[in-house]
Amino acid sequence: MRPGERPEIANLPLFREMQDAQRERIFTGSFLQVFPPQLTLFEMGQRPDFLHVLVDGLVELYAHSAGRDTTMRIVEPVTSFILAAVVTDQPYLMSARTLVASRILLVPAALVREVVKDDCALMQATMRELAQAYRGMVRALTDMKLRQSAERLGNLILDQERRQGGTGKVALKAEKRLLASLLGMTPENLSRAFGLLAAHGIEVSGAQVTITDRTALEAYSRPDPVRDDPT
Amino acid sequence: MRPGERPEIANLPLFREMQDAQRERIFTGSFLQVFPPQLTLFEMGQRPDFLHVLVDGLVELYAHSAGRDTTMRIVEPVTSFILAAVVTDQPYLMSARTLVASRILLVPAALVREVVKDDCALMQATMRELAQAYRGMVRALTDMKLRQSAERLGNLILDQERRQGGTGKVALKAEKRLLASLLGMTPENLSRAFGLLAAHGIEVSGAQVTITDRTALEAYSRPDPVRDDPT
DNA sequence: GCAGGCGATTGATGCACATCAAGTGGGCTG
DNA sequence: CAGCCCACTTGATGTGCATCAATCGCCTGC
Repeated sequence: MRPGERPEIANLPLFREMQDAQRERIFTGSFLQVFPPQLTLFEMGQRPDFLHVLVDGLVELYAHSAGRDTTMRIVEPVTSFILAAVVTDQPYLMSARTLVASRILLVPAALVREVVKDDCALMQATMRELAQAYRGMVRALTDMKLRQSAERLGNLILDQERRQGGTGKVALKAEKRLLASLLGMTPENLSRAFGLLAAHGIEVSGAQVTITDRTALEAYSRPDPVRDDPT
Repeated sequence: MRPGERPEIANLPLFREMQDAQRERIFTGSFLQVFPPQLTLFEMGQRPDFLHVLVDGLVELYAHSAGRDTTMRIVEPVTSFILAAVVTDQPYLMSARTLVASRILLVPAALVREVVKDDCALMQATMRELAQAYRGMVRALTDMKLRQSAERLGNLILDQERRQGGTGKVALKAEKRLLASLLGMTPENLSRAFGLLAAHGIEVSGAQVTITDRTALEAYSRPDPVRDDPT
């Protein structure tokens, strides 16, 4: 682990509050590994062997069925993923692959389950994280069921802009084809959706999106005060 | 509370393992209430005041945005719901209404959060329940993104049949219009989807569905061995 | 028993989005 | 610098599903 990274991981909501001794147990039992781009980390159906913490790089979680496949989430550092499969010890529902070269902390699943039992603070953090993840999925599902594609894109842009500091500029972190899959549409239609939003307050240049008229964009995208709240 | 109900609630995965004294705390602080059909229990956006446990009846969780609305889940007894909002103390992302006259145990949200902190077994059960709920949402979202409407219906029938004992018969528990909303389609198209599936091994008569040819139904619906597993 | 109402069905049409098929442009390689 | 590759774009067409509009069937209440 590089200097500075360990405190960063220790400061994750998931590990922040736990006893130092127990955290030590987690860290000594884990190892950091470097993966090349486009490498499959695990496939859906497998029993979870490790809790993953993305330290650096970019990871895609995706699902596939009957020939089709779809991106479920793009994981940015520093974040843990597939916590739910680990605590329930049930098969992954998603597959994962690196998008770029990535450094990932691998915490053996059995160790996680063990330490969670012994450390109430970690258990509480796990509970909170799962609750947040659940709410994230509720948002994603309602988004999918209630909005059409260009609206979804508009809201994603508004959301990203907030997360990236509210400067009116958004940097798309992944290829557009991937973004399309995340939004549940084809790359062709994503392109058209960008074109459509150009008439509603945005400007696109490569992976750089600029919000030129937030009012217009919001009027079109209709963000939900509850569901699309900054929280 | 009627005789027999209290042990049933105490036996829920959520409350089963906790200390008796703490469970007592939960029960004495809660109250059972009867609601008429079609009554709104709470609306999205509100701060969670109670953890709800449906003891008897039927409840719909739904979301709405920009005029449209959609059913997120149909809750059957005996089950708790909106646990995630309660533990995070964040606004409901869904609204709830009774479909029929229902009896619901209301556990003050603050009490839940307090007892969860004091009782590690309850916390663990909460964690597990949230993990399961998260996985359920992952399944729902992939279902929505990867399958078309008649396939979704086919898989729902296969799933329900398993839950209802594998007798080859499925009783639809709610109106078809509601089922349509749950599956993310219109009542008209649900009707057509049933018609389509009639050529693939099912027979429908009112709210009674019979699987006449499971092989054909599975060939059409393509259930996923991972995602649509009995677990 | 009949009238009214509502959910479910069935058909006709329209829209959102996917698919198929060429282009276009930027960046890397030789 | 030329050439190629690949992501992206743009246009033409097809499909799944929604919408609109009757009609049917069932249950309820008078």
